[in-house]
Amino acid sequence: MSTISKENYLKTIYNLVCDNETAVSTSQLAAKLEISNAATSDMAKKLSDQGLIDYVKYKGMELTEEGEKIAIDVIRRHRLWELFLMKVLNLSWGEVHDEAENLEHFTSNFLIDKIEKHLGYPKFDPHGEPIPQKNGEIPEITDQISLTFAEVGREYKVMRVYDKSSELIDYFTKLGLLLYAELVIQDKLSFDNSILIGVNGKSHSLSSEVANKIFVSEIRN
Amino acid sequence: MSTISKENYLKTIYNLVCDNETAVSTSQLAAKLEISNAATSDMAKKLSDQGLIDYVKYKGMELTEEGEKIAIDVIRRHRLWELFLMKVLNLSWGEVHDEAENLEHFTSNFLIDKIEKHLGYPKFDPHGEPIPQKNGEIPEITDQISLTFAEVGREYKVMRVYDKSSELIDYFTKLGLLLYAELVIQDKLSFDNSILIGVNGKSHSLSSEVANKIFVSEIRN
DNA sequence: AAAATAATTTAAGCATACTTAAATATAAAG
DNA sequence: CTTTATATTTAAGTATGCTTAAATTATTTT
Repeated sequence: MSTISKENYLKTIYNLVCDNETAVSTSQLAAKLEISNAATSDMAKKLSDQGLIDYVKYKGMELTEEGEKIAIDVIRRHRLWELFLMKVLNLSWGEVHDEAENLEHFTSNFLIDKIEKHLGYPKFDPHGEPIPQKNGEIPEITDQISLTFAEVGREYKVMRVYDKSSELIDYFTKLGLLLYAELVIQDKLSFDNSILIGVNGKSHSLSSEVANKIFVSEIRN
Repeated sequence: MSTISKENYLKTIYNLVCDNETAVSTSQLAAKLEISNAATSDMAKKLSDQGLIDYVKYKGMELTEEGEKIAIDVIRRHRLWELFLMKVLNLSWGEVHDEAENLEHFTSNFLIDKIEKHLGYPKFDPHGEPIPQKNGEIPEITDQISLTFAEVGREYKVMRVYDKSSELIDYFTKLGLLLYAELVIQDKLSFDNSILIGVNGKSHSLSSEVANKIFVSEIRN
């Protein structure tokens, strides 16, 4: 039986494994979910018993095929809702994540298919994240580099923003750094690895931490 | 703290009080919610402690002002979702109720206001039920009579269908008895109180139990 | 009005999903 | 390679919301 709580665990493990490229520790998971280590440890046993994760005590956990299927399905629902809320109900970039976080657990496959159809079977959500298809396939992300590695003088297009906190999203919105926004790299300071970019005729300085969250693809004229 | 479960209790009490026009017994509530009497009795105590219902042991319960406020808010969310799902996502009349039943508990006021705005501040849902406004006011239902009391030879318009089971709704859909559908009373059989109606050039016989679920207003030519 | 029946509540127990505190395993430091 | 520190798990306890079975209250029947 897959409850809200379990769906959130699986989704979070999925994301952490992607970041890590290795097994996830209970404490890592606990930190992300903002619950105690004990709770995570407890749940790991249950998820393992149900065959949704591979879990080795004191080592860490990874999703099984079945667990990954559920995780991807939750992510599919989340990202479709995000896009839907923005496109149809005009929610802002910063508002969609929290709403989708709730709705993702209470949307039947039937309804999510209707939403997908209404949106014209989109491949990417408002943050540039790929939307898993009904069959579990995940659209490929190609030609994207972190803004940190962009080169001075060249032009790029924002393809993905790897952060869900509405704080950062609101900041990017202010700068005009929306999805598919075009920018030029004006300068890179080796001093602190900050980057000077031009967007809509204005210049902004981004710290390397912030630049790391933005993925772009080069525009070749 | 208002959980999903409590929201459902309050909503159901609200509807039962309307039907009853008197206090609701724990067993009545248990039957509607399809849980044990014991569970209902247990919850009644908690809701009473929280000031959401007035509850007299062995007698029954009624909503307090605060409890009614929550109930009306849940109903508002439910009915707005129903209309939204039908209008925007083309779900059928029989499909919207079950989906809305889930979504009603996980929709922020912010989002529900957006939905309301998108629909143009509607007053009635797809079943003809009034949609509570943001301030708690409930649009008036005027000039409606049960189909049982309609008179032979006169024409009526369907204004409200008082049943949420998709079984009956699907049946009405087949007959063309949608919201605002026009019909004429062809005959009334005193034998079993059934009614013969004409819709879209076809005749159908409705039992009095079924006719009781349909509310109409007369069309005066 | 007393006995029988029905409705309702209380009691005990279970599953989920947390918590804090104690115990145990792993990793790091000397 | 032992000691210390850190990470992780287990144990015990809590809250919610259900269950069945027993006890209690209310309502009928006679």
